This record gives sequence, C-alpha cells and structure tokens, in this order.
Amino acid sequence: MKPTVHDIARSAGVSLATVDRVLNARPGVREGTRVKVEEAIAALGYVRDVAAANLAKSRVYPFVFILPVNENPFMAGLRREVEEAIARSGVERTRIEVIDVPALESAALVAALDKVAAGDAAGVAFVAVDAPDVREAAGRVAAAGIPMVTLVSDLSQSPRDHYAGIDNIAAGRTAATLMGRFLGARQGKIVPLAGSLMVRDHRERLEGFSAVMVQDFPHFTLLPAVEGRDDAALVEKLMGDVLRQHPDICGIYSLGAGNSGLLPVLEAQPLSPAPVVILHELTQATGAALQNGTIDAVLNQDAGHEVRSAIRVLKAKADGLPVIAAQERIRIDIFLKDNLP
Amino acid sequence: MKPTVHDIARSAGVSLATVDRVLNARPGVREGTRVKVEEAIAALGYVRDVAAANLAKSRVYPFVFILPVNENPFMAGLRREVEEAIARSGVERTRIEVIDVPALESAALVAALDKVAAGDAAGVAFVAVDAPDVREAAGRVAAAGIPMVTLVSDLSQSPRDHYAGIDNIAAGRTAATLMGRFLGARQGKIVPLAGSLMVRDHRERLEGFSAVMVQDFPHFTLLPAVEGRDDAALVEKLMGDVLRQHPDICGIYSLGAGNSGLLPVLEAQPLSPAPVVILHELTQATGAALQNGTIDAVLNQDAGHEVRSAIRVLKAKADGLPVIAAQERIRIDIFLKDNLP
DNA sequence: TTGTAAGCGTTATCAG
DNA sequence: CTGATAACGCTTACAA
Repeated sequence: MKPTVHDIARSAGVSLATVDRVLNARPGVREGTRVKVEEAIAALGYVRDVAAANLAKSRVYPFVFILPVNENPFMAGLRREVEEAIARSGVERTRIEVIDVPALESAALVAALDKVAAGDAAGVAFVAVDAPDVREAAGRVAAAGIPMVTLVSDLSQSPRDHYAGIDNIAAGRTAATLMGRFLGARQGKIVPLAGSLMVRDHRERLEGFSAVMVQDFPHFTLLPAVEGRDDAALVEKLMGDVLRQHPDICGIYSLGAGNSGLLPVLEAQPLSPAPVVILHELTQATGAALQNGTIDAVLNQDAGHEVRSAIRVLKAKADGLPVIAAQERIRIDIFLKDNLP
Repeated sequence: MKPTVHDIARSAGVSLATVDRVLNARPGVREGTRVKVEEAIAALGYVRDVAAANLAKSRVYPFVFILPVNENPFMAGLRREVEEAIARSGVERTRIEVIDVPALESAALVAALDKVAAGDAAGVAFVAVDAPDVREAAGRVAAAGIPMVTLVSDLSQSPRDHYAGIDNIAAGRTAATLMGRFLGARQGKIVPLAGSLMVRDHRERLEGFSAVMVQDFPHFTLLPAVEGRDDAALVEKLMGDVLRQHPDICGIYSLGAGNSGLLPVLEAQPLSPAPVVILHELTQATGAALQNGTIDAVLNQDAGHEVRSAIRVLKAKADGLPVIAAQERIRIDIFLKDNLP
C-alpha cells in the first residue's frame, strides 16, 4: 500500500495538519519538527496523490491562452483546438481564458502578458512575437511566478518554461532535402514563398531551407523569397508574376500560410514540367492537392498536440511535477499522398 | 459551480445512495425513482468527477501487457516503454503485469489471452499474431467484458477495442514513393528485406510498397523479398549475396528489424553508385547511418506513444469514457538526416 | 427499495 | 507553533 499523510503523521508522531504544512512548505513549523516529518516522508517513500489534493482544494487551473487574431487556416485550427480544450475544461479541471491580440503586434501581446502577470492565472500559453519588449513582458510574468509556455512560435532568450512547437530550422532543412532529392538531376530555379520574414518561424524555415540548398544542392538557383503576407489574393498575383518571369522554376517551397493563393496558380499548370512543390500545413485543400499530384509533400505541425501538450506542461509546472519529455516533443509531420490520415 | 451528486439527490428528492445506484446502473431502484433521478441528471447537466470516484473506490486499473520475447531493438524499446509506464503506476493508478510469450507463436499468445479472460484485469494490450486461434481467444476476452487493444501489430476481424500502431500498408506505400522519387531517373533493381512474411506488419508493408512500385514506378525491377528473420548474421549473409548477384541494385527497403545485419553490408560500400536505402525503426545505429549518408530515410513508430496511448484507451474503455481520436492515432514518423530528434 | 454514515487522501479552518 | 475536525465529490457497507 502506498503511504499516505496519515502514515507519515503517525510515523513522525505529529498531526495531519503539521504534515501538510511541511509538504506544502507552509510557515509555522519548528525546524526540529520539520526535519522529523521530512525524514518520515523520505523513509516511507511518500508521494502525494495529486487527484486527492486537487479534490480537497477543489482545484481548477486557471490558464490563459493568448492567440493572434488571424484568418489563416492554421491559426483557425489552433483556435479550434483551444476551444475543444475549453469544452473539456470540466473533466480536466481547467478554466481557460482566451485573450485575442492583433497578429504580429508586440504592443498588444505585451499588454496581454502584463495583464496575466498582474492576475491570478496558474499558467499562460502564447504565440510569441520575437521582440525585445515581449521578452521583457515575459520576464515580468516569470517574476510573478506564473508558468509560461510559448506556442507555435518561440521567444528566444526568454524565461519561458517550455516551447510547444516544432523546430522550424529543422523543418526548413527537411523541406530542402526533400526538394533536392525529388528534383534529382533536374535543373532550374527554386523559389521560397513566405508570409513575412518578420515572423520568427518563417525566417527560421527559410534559413534552414537555404542552408541545405546551398550546401547540398548548389546547382540550383535559389530566388529571393516572395513575401505574400499570407494573403491569398496577393500571393496569387505575386506568384503568377514570378512564374511568368522565371519559366525555368523547378521548385516551390511555401513555408507560410499562403497556400490558398498558391494552389490556384499551380492548378493553372503554368510550368512544364511541373515544379516540385513542398508546403506547410495540412488542410482539406492541401491534402487534396497532395492526392491529385499538384503538390509533392506537406510538412505539418499538429495544433491539437500543441494545445494539449501546452496544457499538460502548464499543469505539471503549476504543480511542480516533471513532464515526460518525449511525449511533449512536437514532431514535424511529413505527409506524402500515401500517408494522409 | 458544477453540479454534484448532492445536487441531483436534492433535486430528485432522493438520497445519495440512490443517485449512485442510478449512475452506476446498479439494481435495486424502482423504475419511477430511476426516471426521476435520470431527469435530474439531465436537467442539471451532471458529469461525474472521475478523479473523485477513483479516490473513493481506491481504484487501480489492473492491466496486462502481453509482449513477445524478442531481441530486436524495437521490441526492446517497446518493453522499456512498458517498464517506464510501470514506474509511473503509482501516479497513474495502474498496476501493469507483463506476460512474456515466445515471439510469433500463437499457442502461447492464446494461453496468455485465456489467462487474462479468466482473471480480473481491467484491460489487456498485446502484440497480435494474426491467426485464427488468436482471433478466437480474443473473442473470449471480449466475452469476458475485458477491454482489449492490439499493440504494434493488429488482429484482423477481431473484437479488439482499439489498435495502437501504425498503418503498415500506408508505411510501405510511403517508403515506395520516397524510394521512387529519390531514385528519379536512375534505373535498376530494388530489393525488399523483410523479417518474415508470416508476420502481418511485414506482409502489409511489403504489400503497400509493391503496389506503389508497380503502379507509379514500373521501370524498376522489384526483386523478391529477402527474408532475414531479423537475424543480423543471416541478414548480413543473405544481403551480401544478393548485392553481389545483382550489382545493378539501386534501392533497398528494409521493412523489418534486420538493420543490424544490413548496415555493415552497406558500409562495406558494395555498390556504386550507392543504392537508395529506406528502412524502419529509428535507433542509435540507424540514426547515425542517416547522419553519415549511408541510408536515406527512416520510417518510425514511436513505441512510447503506442504504450501511453494503449493505457489511455484502456482506461477510457474501462470507464466507458470516450477517447480523443486524433490524440490516439499513431503516426508514421519520417526521418531524414535533417529532422532527427 | 431506499437511506445513513463512514471513508478514500488531501487541504483548510479553527481552536488551543 | 500544533492539533482536531470538517470539508472535497464520490462509493459502499450496513440499516431501515
């Protein structure tokens, strides 16, 4: 039988209340008593029953998710996953507040973080904008002792406890290797399509992609990245222009959320032979494009995993418990037409 | 505030015990009372607090894992993950018994399943051997009302509640597409290396691989599969022979656990140009081979995920609770040198 | 058929 | 500083 507080109380010759004080590092225990209790705890190998503790405390974990207001399918999916988590709140003993902030604006994010720092949240998850003022605000959250995880996009040199997202440099490198290998002996130009290079994840993907391209596949010409601001109409126009201007393009890497603008351009079959196309985020549309051969591979991050992982980690941090590291690593999913879910 | 049993008791004008009887479908409640209580439950939107219920019951979930005794690295890893789950037993309220059975022998597996059917386990997970007698034994486990999940290898037309493993046909297809695309304009023969085609997952991988090869890349000659019984020495010999015999081999797909025999053969550099090599299971050795370019891609299933998923699903089934389907889908991980963990 | 009361392992509120 | 004692939401003897 697992030892309980009663067992340590008896073994240490004190009352339940004192054991509880020691366990929770509350004041009002004489040094000597504390030591006695701690010895009993160690001797019996006691581990607290979190479920019982939560029951007694009627504990709920008040978490805050700060999400950018952004129409792209990925962010919409992320939001949906947060909503599903909210629907499970009863069972999971969470209370999740969503704070909307304009995308890419650090000021709004800073304000939201400061609100969190001043509040009573047990943890906060946010899609970071990698800017100095955000870093400072994160410092204030950490100073308030509030567990903090970055979601999808990380904040460098910050005191966040955890990052629930993929390694974007590795994603870019992976895309480049696939691209180079798929192209084989073909020759021509390769064009990356980004949303905005102001965003850290886009920048990192491009960085990884370019590095591998230059090093392993130097015979291709890497064009400067097209910045389509993840705006379908703009992407459609820009990419149409680029493809007309460079009829020898043999590869396209769409590393942002501009797919809804890119796919129509591709389906118009502007180039022959068709370029190798690799893009990010699996959606209805990109899955269909994989199926019909318009595109060649999709890299994906699972928003559901990211949200559930963020919640698990925040809970663990709030309780001072360890996490299963392998379980919380967010993988870069690679989809070909053959392994669609 | 979430409604509790007290609330429904008061609202229905009955006692706690009666509410509990209705909630747990226990006998000894008059029809009329039952209806009253059920109405109150529906009206208040009551959902049971599983943690509190488990506390009151001092519940532990006695689970059985039936694992093949098998020296290959994947099975060793699976076993390690089960052991880690056992280490977490205290926190997760599980008690996990491992039954060892000789690999690939259905008789031993049947005996183990029958032992489970006769016992008091709250659930069982096992690596299936796809044979009629196993199917029948699974039927007896199901008849005993014991939740059952297959692990890594599925049992067709069986009453298992869930399969915690990858889609092996899709894995084979994915390998074929990668192989064909990586080879590009090259010509030659492709040889699959299996453990044993008596095993369902190996057979399915080969099936998926062959189908795509024939359909999408018909200009390659697909040699018959080498069956190396996942035995390093045997694999080394057989593959050495095959490569000498067919110097025009341009692709190798190792779909079983024979990698420790295959890698030395490859490192001896028998062919020029080097063949495209795709294999299953990420280990120290295969990861290193990816890094140094000996092989081109690794398909992997995460044993840790499979074990944790099996436990989550068994718990849910034991409690009659729903599972988050997306969370329990085991993905085919694709690793290139760029996205190693 | 129904109700009362104790208890699961922890925390919280009082007195002492 | 310390200790009874009553919760938390649910289950379960045991009575009625």
